[in-house]
Amino acid sequence: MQKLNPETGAFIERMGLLFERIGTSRTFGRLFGLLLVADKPLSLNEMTRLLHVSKASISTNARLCEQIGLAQRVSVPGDRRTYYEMLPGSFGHVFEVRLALIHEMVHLAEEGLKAVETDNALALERLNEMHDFYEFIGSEMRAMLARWRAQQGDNR
Amino acid sequence: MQKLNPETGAFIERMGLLFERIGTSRTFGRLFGLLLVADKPLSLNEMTRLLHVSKASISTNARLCEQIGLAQRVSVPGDRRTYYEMLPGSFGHVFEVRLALIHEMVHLAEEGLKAVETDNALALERLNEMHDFYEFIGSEMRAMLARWRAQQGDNR
DNA sequence: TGAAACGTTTAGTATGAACTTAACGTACTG
DNA sequence: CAGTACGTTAAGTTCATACTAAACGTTTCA
Repeated sequence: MQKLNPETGAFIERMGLLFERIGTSRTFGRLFGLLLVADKPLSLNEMTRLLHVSKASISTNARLCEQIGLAQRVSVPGDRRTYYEMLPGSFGHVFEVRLALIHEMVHLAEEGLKAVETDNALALERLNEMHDFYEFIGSEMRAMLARWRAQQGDNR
Repeated sequence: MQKLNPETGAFIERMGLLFERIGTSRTFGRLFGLLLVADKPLSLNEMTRLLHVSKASISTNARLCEQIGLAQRVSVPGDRRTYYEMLPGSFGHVFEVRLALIHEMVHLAEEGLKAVETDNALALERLNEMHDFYEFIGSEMRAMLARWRAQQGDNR
């Protein structure tokens, strides 16, 4: 991993753009992409060099990756540097963040049902649709994730 | 809908914050929330008054709602104003936007598999996980949405 | 025909997020 | 003990996004 080939560089940029659209920073997405295609754990300086981003930004985003559970730190005896490595199951983690939002939607619909005037039939109908939709989607997604994980577990 | 009661106002604010987290603007979320709890189609001026947002911003965001398929315009004979009303099935539409992202993830994983060096076993493994995960999730989510819609259709 | 109402467009502004630079603390090394 | 490497923190800057204000074109009505 001395240098990225152009195709890999393009992949990383697209990861940046895509992650930006789902609410993270572009740099975070690029970093995640880099860790994804790395052939070994990477140090901050390596990531800085490969992504052309300041060390401070890499440090912040790498720690963020770790906190969310997308990557782990790797240490080497006799080496002061900290290496980062992507964890398996990261995509499930990313997905869980969305699940939490779905759950908030359910909750918010309930708040809405309490808030509107009782004679506002239109609003009640829409809020009920909102509630039922996100409850349905949420529970189905949770089950889906569990199925995926069970299946992954079997393949090891 | 002369004035919003405090609870409804709070609901709308929470919608704004939640939508902000899923990538839209806060005002867009608030507007969607307002249309959700409205007891009748609302004109631009009404929305401006209720949300304390400039007419220009309302105009832009309302049109955006319409384009995405979350709301429709309503016209009244002998009235030059344009009214907006939330459409049923909006939540499914919002959900479809996420589905498109999932599909892009699958595509991007394929790009990644072509990009990395063939001897980079770690990357290949991760990219395969990414591909399989999003393909699984994507097809399941599509099926889930279809089930929801079929069930909704039955209830009319 | 002049004024008012309505929605849109445009130009300017403000705000916040995320980056870089630089300083810092610590720990290792010659 | 001086010098260097490393990661983090803090201050300052940049940039994009989304807002407001104002002007505009159109339509309606007195």
